[in-house]
Amino acid sequence: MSEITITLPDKSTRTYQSGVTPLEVAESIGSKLANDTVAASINGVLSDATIPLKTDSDLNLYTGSTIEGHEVLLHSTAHLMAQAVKALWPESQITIGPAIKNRFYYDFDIDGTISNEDLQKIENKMQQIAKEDLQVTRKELSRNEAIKLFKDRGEKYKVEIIEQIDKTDKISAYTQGDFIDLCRGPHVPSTGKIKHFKLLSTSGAYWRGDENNKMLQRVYGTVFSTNNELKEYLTFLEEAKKRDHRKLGKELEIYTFDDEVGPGLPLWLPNGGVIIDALEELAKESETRHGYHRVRSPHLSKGTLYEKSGHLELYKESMYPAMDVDGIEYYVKPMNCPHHHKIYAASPKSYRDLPFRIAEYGTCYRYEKSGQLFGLMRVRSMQMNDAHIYCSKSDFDEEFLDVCKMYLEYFEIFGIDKYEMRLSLHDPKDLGKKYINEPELWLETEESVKIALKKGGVNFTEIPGEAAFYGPKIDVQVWSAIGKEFTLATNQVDFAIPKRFNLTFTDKKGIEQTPICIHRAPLSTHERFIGFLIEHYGGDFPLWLSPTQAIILPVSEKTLVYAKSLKKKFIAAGIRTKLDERPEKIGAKIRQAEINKIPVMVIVGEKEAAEKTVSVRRRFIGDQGSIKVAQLLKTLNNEHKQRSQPYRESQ
RNA sequence: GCCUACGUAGCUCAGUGGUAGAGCACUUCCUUGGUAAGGAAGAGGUCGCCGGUUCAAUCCCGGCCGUAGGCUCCA
Repeated sequence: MSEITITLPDKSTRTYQSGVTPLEVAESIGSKLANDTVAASINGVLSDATIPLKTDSDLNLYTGSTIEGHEVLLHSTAHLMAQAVKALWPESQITIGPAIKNRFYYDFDIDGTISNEDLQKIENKMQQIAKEDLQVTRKELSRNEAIKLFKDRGEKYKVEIIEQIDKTDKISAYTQGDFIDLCRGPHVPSTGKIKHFKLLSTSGAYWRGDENNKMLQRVYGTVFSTNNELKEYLTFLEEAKKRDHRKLGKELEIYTFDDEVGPGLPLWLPNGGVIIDALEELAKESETRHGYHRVRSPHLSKGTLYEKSGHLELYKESMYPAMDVDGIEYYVKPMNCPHHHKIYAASPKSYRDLPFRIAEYGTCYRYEKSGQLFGLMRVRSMQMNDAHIYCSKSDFDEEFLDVCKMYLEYFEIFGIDKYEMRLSLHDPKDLGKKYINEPELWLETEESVKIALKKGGVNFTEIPGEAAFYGPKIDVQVWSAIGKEFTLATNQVDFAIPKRFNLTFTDKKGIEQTPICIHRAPLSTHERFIGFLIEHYGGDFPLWLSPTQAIILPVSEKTLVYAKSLKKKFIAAGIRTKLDERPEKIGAKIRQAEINKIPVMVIVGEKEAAEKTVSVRRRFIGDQGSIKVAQLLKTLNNEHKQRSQPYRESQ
């Protein structure tokens, strides 16, 4: 047998007999490595660790702790779970079971449902199969062999998948014990590699994600290469729940829902009202600086307005049904643009009036499907930080970039750094269906958006097929504490609707032109943005957003008079201040203030009352000692005005 | 909208086929305490709503409403 040279990632080389497997290479390096190896890459191609190496190769061994190895581990655990489910429910059908971020799932077509108690049963079965340490072997099949194999096994979903696989693609199956699954791989060498896993939840999921198809049973689970990593992940999930805006929003009395009002219709409590005011103040300041006019429009409109805009045709089922007023159909507005177009149209425009920028915290109503509702993040009534910019083509780049700049200004103020900017483009296949049928305008607009973004140095990823029906859009994606993805801010280019509304301006040469419209909502809606902020700050708002900025805590009732005079003084100075008058010990008052996440505690005992000072305790910082009242007020006023970031536990 | 689970005091949650309990919060009283819980008493619930089974339902069954985890959708 010939010898081959294996080059490892550190560029060191080793010589082996031809036919050696990556797993054997790992073994020759160390038994610990061999034990932890779940997959390999051979000349850059991710492969099973059991594939024999025939020629000189670059080899990278992946343990379950690497990104690639973890994904393989997740995927193999999905197979293990499917094997367990087949063992427990022989009549069930397997469908698909991929790895997703830190988790895997598998969808089953099964009589009845899988309950939470069943999860334990499945998990036990999985432990048993893992202990058997079954070899996992790959086999490549022809199309016909594959179809026959899965037909014989009665797996009709698998047959359906194979029939749709590209004819030129290789088909492979993985076997472990009596379980065979159609799979591209790679997989762990044997089931014994899978040790530290947990099944997390069950749910329904449509076959192929199509709501017209059968509802399958989905089981989610996770796996890690060490028990510690698994525990860390489970702890992380627990911690995330503590930051959930639904939990914090209730505890901090920011908003509530009431059955009699209706689902998805949030009621803002006084604390939420304070946050809304602060955000609107910020928006007003910044929009004024960027040359916006503020407008107001009603919550209702005749249906003909939405016929003209095209919304009624495309979104009727997610609008509240029409109400009959004097025999005419009216709708509550699902968005502000048509009203704003009418504001533009209220007077003739010349190029001198452009760019015409109008902004409104407009209240919109959308009949979101009941299963969609999610705390404040997905609601049926919302106040959007909306604005529409009408400009000429030649102004477009500058205007578009100015909007992007505004996003970034805001993100800096809020310390938002974990987000993804997505440029959503149209799919030419859907022209005339999902999208307005203007192929050339689409290409032209998308190109100018890309150029503007590149010019402005804005990083983005392109997503085909996700555009708005009237033009491309930039979305800012963020994630909730429990990992749900949301579009926080959006910025859309509209080259079509102004035409439908006959919006025009007279250019320098006296010719009538149609303006381009930019829709933008950098602060999203109050609902979604505040939901996001609650989680982003973990309930610890910066001073300028904090519903209660300072609380006066008298050490005993002996200093209550001084405390009351301070409260008046603080409020007069514009600080949102409360006073804890309960006949409690100072420790208890401090504890309550900490639980309420109040950033500034002003502690006054007899010493402070005599010296006309205050003792300051700041959240996450602690006791700051006594200072003059005027000095504290000055500090707080500055901090408020500058919209400083909050102190964090890490600081 | 679909699948599954859940719904008991303001909050977090026990509990039972014979009309309900804890802790925290709240009110009052005692305590006047110096940087994360002082003590006592009191008040507070048509057990989500409607119907059925039963001598009797908060508990069992059905429907509805709401919430949660997903799926699908998101101008």
